[in-house]
Amino acid sequence: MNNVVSFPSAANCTNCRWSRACIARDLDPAGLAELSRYVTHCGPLEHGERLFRQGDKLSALYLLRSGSMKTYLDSEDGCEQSVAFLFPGDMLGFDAVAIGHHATSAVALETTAYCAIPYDRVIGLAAKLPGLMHQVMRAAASQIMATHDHVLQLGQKSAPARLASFLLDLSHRFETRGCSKTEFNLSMSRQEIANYLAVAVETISRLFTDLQRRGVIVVDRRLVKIQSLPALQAVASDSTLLQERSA
Amino acid sequence: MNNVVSFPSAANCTNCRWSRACIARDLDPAGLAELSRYVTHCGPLEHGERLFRQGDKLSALYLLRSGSMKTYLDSEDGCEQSVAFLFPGDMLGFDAVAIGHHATSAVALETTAYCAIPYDRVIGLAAKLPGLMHQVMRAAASQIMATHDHVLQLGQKSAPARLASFLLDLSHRFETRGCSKTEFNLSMSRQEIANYLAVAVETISRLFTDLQRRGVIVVDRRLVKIQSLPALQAVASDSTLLQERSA
DNA sequence: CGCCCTTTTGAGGCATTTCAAACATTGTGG
DNA sequence: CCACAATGTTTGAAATGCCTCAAAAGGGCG
Repeated sequence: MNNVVSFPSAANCTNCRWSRACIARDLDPAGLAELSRYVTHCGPLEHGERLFRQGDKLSALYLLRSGSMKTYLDSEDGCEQSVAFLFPGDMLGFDAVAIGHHATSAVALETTAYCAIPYDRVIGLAAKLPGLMHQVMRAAASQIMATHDHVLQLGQKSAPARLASFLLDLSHRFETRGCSKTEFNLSMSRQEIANYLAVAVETISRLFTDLQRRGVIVVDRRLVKIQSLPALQAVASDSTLLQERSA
Repeated sequence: MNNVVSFPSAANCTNCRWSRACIARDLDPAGLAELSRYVTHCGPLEHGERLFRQGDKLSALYLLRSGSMKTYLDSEDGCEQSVAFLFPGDMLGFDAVAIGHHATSAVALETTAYCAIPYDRVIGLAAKLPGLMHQVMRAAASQIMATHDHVLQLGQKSAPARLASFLLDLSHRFETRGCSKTEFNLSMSRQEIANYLAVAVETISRLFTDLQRRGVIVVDRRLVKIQSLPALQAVASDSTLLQERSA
């Protein structure tokens, strides 16, 4: 019922209980000690505080230790599009590597702690520690996969299927982190879910009501209980709308 | 008028006229020679031939030398979603780094040549050649940015704005490659454009007609001439539909 | 020339949006 | 501790952009 994952501040990576869940996972004790010299464990960000903004110069890569964040894009014409929700263990800021400036903004959804590794150190260390380089690349590749999946949701799925997929994604990510996969708190508002899924807030609200009415989930404000994972999966893959748009 | 970019097969990277446009761009002659020992210049793929398929084991990273490809996702329920169109200089296959298997399929849109670098060699070389590592990471980060932009298109823009943005993106990419930014051939069908933009083929057809009728572009089968870049940009950023879905 | 596939055009339908308003929740200052 | 404001959520009704269905028109190719 409590999906708050905590990554308490550690004196260094060697002692961090989460060093096996982040990009340090392949490192031997020596490597961990080496990495540890450059990692800063950063104090809590409060709800609404930003870790970086679109356009900021790249200075470090970040790893969430506790809490949650979202990243979003500001388009020229002033509208926003959320591109990801991040949970403990997730890496942030990599997209800035392309041009040296952040292409997204990152904001805390709740009280959030994180680690920072100066980017030039990452580069230097990666050359010495192939395991680190590989994990950074894996994290980057995972992000590509996740964003591809987001495109698939927006491109091929109906609004109900999008919300169901979203809940299943959260479920899976909480399970991976040792939390319940059937009962968790949403750290984002309906508005934020709506934006991420590219539907109107009202639609999200109606869909939550529908899912509850159909006995698939129980929702109380931000607490979600999945009553039937298979039923939710059925909604998520409902191809009602998406017939032949294949190329 | 001719947007066919050719990257002729070179005996090695040292002689390749495109080595400054790919991930080798930072390498000195010694590094280039080193890289060259592991790069395979691969012969043409014909229209419809696949470079790799979703699920294939990761064996190499690829760089396009000529022609064009698209990558797409197959969802469980049998529908496809194109996630990218690739042109000479673009890297393919990186998403497979996450799990060791390709998460997308890549198919040639026309006769296409490419280079292959065995992935384990990339890892080994990157440790020795920081410039190479950095460029691989930059390419990965660029892919993340491009996919984020795709999400923004699908999430916030109307069908006309999506098509206009798509044409502007192509325009920009051709310009970067030394081709005309106002006149080029589409290497993909209407169906493939429709799938990428997540609209119906009929809509794409209607939109092409409309844009032509309004004097913004001239279309003849797959040949596109942009008559007014500013007008196209105006269509691309038309926020008619996308008012308040911000979070 | 005739078949096949892609593209185009038209008409009607529907999922989702937009607009409008009630309702609940959280935070704040007196 | 309670009103009040501000924000977030829910519900209803009408509007609409895009899709679906149907069919004609336009190349490409043997």
